[in-house]
Amino acid sequence: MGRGKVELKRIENNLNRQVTFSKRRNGLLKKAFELSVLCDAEVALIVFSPSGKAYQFSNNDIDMTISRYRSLGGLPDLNDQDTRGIECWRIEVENLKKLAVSSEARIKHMCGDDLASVGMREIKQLERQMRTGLQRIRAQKRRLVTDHIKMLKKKDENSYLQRRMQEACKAMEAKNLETIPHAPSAGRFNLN
Amino acid sequence: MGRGKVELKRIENNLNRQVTFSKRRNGLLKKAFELSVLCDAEVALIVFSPSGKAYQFSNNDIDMTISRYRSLGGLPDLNDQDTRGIECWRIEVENLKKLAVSSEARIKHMCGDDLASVGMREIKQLERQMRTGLQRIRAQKRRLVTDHIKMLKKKDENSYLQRRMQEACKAMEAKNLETIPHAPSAGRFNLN
DNA sequence: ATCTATTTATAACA
DNA sequence: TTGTTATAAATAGAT
Repeated sequence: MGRGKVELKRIENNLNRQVTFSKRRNGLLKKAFELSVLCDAEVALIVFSPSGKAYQFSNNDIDMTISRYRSLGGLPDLNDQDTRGIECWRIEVENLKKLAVSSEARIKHMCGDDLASVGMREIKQLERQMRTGLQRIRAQKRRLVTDHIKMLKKKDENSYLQRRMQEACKAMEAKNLETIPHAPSAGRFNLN
Repeated sequence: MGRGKVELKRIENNLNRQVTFSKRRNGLLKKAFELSVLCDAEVALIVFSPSGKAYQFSNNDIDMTISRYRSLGGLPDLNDQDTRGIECWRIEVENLKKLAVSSEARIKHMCGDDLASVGMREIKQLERQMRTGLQRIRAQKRRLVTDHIKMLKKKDENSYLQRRMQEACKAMEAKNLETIPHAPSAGRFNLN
């Protein structure tokens, strides 16, 4: 691609080779990235220029991808234990991811989204689940409301009692005003 | 490049994604090869398909290229690098587990379970979600039922047509029985 | 897998 | 290195 066709052999002109390296390296990295995104693939790419400079792309952790490749190829440069441990974790991550995907799908379905792929049997089951779920949720809501009202009543009662008590206090104070003042006045009398 | 521009995100259609993976993987491997030849570069490329199949290109020994990369990365010691990789995974596992727990809780709540810890505001929100979800699910169910009925009608129509045709055939045969037998008798006459 | 209309990548040039 | 442009290559969608 370009002004002229180029044959597949080492470019002898030094400058041209460098320019071509730079451009094609970018192109290759871009395409590796695109593949990883478009197709959900795991890609690891390492390039060394002839002058020894390194370039790299990987969508996941490159070491992880390399060990995954090694574990398949049977070329573990890590000790066996590590490799097995890593492989084991990779599997756990994969399982968790799958679980996450299916949970998300379930939630979406329950919210009424993405139902196109759901068959009759499943949708009936889904409807039943939703019905009972909704019933229970409403029951719980009623319970909460009832509790709330009870609490309010209790509060009300309390404030009623408090009022009664305040009234009682006032009454007592009033009584005190009737009976006690004589003594202090005597006191005042004493002071003057 | 192609009949239509494609946006950089995971291709959702499963078949398309597989086809595109196959094509672009080939393209990527080819370009990696061309770069290595044209520019005398050292290239190592590993690709895992989403289904877990591995593809690889390297002009030199891939393990050599990888160790060269590792040594440049300043982590020639496996120990340190492994530790980081493992730490990274541990974090990913933790996050995924958290996600799984919250998704599970959400689903349980929607099924009406474990509602004790849910407050009034949340339960109202939950009820609203469930109501709309159920509405949508019922709408989709009606759609499915309607489609099914349409299909049955079409089938019925077909079998009606078939019956009509069978009747027509029988009618013709009956007519043949009325008209043809005279000819064979004439033939028999000739043969005798 | 094969075919093309298009989109992309890039060789040559500036 | 960076940008432009004519052209080669890659590939998306259809078959």
